[in-house]
Amino acid sequence: MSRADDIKQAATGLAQLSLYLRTRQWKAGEALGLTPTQITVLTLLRQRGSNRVRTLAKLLGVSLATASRVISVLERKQLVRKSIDPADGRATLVSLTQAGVRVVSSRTEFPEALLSALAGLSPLESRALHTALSKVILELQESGAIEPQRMCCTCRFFRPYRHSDQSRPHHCDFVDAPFGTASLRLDCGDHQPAEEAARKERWRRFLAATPPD
Amino acid sequence: MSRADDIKQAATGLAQLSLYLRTRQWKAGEALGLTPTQITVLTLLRQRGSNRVRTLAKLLGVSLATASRVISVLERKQLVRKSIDPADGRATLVSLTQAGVRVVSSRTEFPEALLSALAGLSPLESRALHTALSKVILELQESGAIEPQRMCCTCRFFRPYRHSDQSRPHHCDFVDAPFGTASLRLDCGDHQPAEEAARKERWRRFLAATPPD
DNA sequence: ACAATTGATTAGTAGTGCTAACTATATAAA
DNA sequence: TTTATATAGTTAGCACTACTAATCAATTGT
Repeated sequence: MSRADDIKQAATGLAQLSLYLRTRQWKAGEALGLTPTQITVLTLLRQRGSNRVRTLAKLLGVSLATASRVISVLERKQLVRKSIDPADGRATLVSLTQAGVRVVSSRTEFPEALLSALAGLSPLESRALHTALSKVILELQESGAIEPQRMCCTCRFFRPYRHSDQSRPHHCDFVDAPFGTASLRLDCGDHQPAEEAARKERWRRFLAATPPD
Repeated sequence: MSRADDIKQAATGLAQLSLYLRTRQWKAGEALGLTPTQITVLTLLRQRGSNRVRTLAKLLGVSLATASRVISVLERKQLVRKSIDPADGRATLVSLTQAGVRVVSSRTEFPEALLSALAGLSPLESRALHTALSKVILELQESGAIEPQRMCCTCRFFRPYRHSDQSRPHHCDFVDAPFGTASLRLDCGDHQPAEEAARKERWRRFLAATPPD
């Protein structure tokens, strides 16, 4: 009925899924003797390579002290390795060991049940979900609520609505190819942040446009 | 591009939001001296009234032992009260105290940043998000991945696509009124589970139909 | 009536959050 | 160039959350 009510329903849904994903991570980690936080660190390292403790703390959304401890535990388990950052003697670079790579590769990133539930959506619906989530995450990022993610919308290679082809309106300068709204990545390995002004501009344009479907 | 890729993007988005919601709950609880799990228990009790320890454990997605401990902590903080279930002498009913009601009422259920990000979506988009989340949650429920939620789709009062009015095709026998897909609740206080067969039937019909917009 | 089941609690262990106190660079200012 | 200040990370102490296993009490089935 009311708009506010509709928004609250969506938030409720997100909260329910959030709870599910968290408990799922516990079950998944059980066999490996890993907690959700540990799994998240390993996953981040696989996706992003070596990182400073501070960076990981921000991505995890925890204090530096907590991240430091989690990493110590992982180091004890021989899943990560620490080294001094050559660029700054104070900083520590964390990276996966062979065993760490093996562990993180052995598990599927998302629970099977979630993937098959998502697969149950029509292509139109999953695209709509994807778009809506992208916009929400983008807003949260711009308002400073979450750390900048490596999504297309904030990437310097991203050129939104560059082509007239309705099915593939965007362009990625990195792979130099047009692509559709459905293929917008939320976490791209080739991401390079665009500068403030350009990002704002693209963000505005992206948010304003309703994706053609 | 590929369908599987599209699904993975959506899952990535959900995971990012899940992390955000979790860390948000930590910050929110800090002022009150409450952890995310404690907050969740209090919220569940407000939404659903007295509940057994076991029920809360299932809704939280943790073991009975963990739930028992969390409730003990809340009892020590005088936010909940325990009593013996008259229907079964072994069972414990947990309910909010006055102080508990006060605490849970004092905080907004969802972070402001999330609500305003959701408000940034167009009505069409937020409806699409809501629908997609409903379907995903419904699938997860039916596959046994999550505890049954109190959503319209599984309620005995729910009559999907009963009316020809495109904007309000469904009917709720409880309030005896037609309503639209945008108003489908994911957690309704008046929910009463429908019996197996009827639920399956409605579920099938709901999943098959693409919402009119 | 006795065994099996079920609801809940407790104890033990590992790990996660936090803040505060600390060490060790690195950068800026006097 | 010597302080001063900021930044990166660690450690310790506290409360709490996960888990399993062991226990107790009430209930149900045969």
